[in-house]
Amino acid sequence: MEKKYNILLVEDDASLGYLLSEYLKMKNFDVIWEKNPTKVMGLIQSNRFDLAILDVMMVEMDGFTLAADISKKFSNLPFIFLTARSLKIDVLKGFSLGALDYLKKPIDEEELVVRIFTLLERLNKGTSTDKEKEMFEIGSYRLNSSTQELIFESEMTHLTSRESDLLKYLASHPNTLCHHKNILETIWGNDDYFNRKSLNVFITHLRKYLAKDPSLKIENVHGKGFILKTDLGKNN
Amino acid sequence: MEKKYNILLVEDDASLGYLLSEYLKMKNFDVIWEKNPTKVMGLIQSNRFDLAILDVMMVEMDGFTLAADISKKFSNLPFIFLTARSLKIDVLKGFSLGALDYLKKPIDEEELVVRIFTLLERLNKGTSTDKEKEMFEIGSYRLNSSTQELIFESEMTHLTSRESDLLKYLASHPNTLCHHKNILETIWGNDDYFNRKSLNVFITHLRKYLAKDPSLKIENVHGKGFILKTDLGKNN
DNA sequence: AAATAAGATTAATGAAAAGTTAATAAGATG
DNA sequence: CATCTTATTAACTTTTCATTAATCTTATTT
Repeated sequence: MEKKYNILLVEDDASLGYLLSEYLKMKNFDVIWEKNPTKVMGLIQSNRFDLAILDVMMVEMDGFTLAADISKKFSNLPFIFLTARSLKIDVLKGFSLGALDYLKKPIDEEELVVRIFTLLERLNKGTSTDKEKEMFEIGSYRLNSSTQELIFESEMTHLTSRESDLLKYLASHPNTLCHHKNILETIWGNDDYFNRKSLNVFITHLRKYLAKDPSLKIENVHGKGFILKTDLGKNN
Repeated sequence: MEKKYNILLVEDDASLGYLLSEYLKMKNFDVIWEKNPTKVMGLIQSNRFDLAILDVMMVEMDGFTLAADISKKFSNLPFIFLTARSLKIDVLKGFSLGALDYLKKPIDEEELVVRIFTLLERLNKGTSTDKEKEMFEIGSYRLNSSTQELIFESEMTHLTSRESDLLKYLASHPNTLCHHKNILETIWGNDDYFNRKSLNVFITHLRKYLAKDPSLKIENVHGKGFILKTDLGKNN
């Protein structure tokens, strides 16, 4: 159940507009295709969009002026340009207006979708609850955090929930200091004296599990937290 | 005073590499151009970059595998691809690896600069205000104030919290007199006789750590405080 | 130059933090 | 109910690190 993004496509060319909007719908976007650029502001007023795709060359209205209007009134609506003109000056103008991308025709629909999708995912990273990764590569180990299995070569070890959660936490921030405060608050729910003791016990567990790969190390930063180091010995 | 971005350009083609790196430098980016992709991981380890630009087709190593390595070990380093191949499958692969953009040759340098710049500005929008700087360049040393590591030519030393805090303080005011009053109040919390003694001890520690770079010196101004001099020989 | 204060350096101390192993308690499973 | 699993707590050792002390060196003042 992935999130459905709402896209506003402003394109006065009938065939390209049809092609793109159908393709985007096929790819699970909610698309509103508007042929008339003068009606766009009203549309934005009454709908919620995640992204606007604007053609630069339209008969009724210039895509650039439309973009300027949009960013003036709805500054939080991201937009990208689509254009047949690949004049350099236009590209620069497009970006200076605040466009997140500037695509030249002929458009490859598949590429368009990928660009749009990664763009939106990136924009939403902070806000939405980012979907949880479940497989982690940790040196020569692999952790499946949903089955709580830690795999090394052909050996498989079953981790307890705490072990798995902790390793997952560390593995999603490799080579970065993880403050015990944060670890405890996310995994244990709160940070007190006893949970810290508990954390230490599990760090010991994990160190034992990870001992087979000498390039891995869980380091402690006194009074701060722990770091899962994954690249020891390669460059020092 | 605008922020200067550090860019890593990985390009094994001599003429294109030269052209791009010079152009980017002209546009006020700090550029390190690396011809050999196998050396890139080491470079990243010992330098701080805001963005990596990777050529896809290189003789020694595929840009895609390089990107995979980078995002595995340095997941917070954003990267974009540069390529002569405009195969659709490559574009998709590029984005699926986490690239922020995918540019096809022939590259228009001006467009490249605009894309890079808007990208970096967007990335830094969230972080710049509230997040503290954590990497510091101190002569030929680099301090990671978060992991409390001091790096000198692939040698790594662990600093204690006080050492790291103090060095960070001095490094954020290089070649400037830091009054002990201010140092003590920010790091120790208050300025008394004993904390001053303590400060002296830590200054000694730092001097020992920094001894390997003769261009660095922590000088004392009698009765006032300390100065971290980073450009000895320039004025004396 | 003598006296005094400030700084530098090295070492000693002690408290807090981390590491480890084992015991206990609480839940689940059969 | 007996057993197994798992997280927590306990008991204990080791390590880490800021502080303090002790001693020596360098400035500043008179």
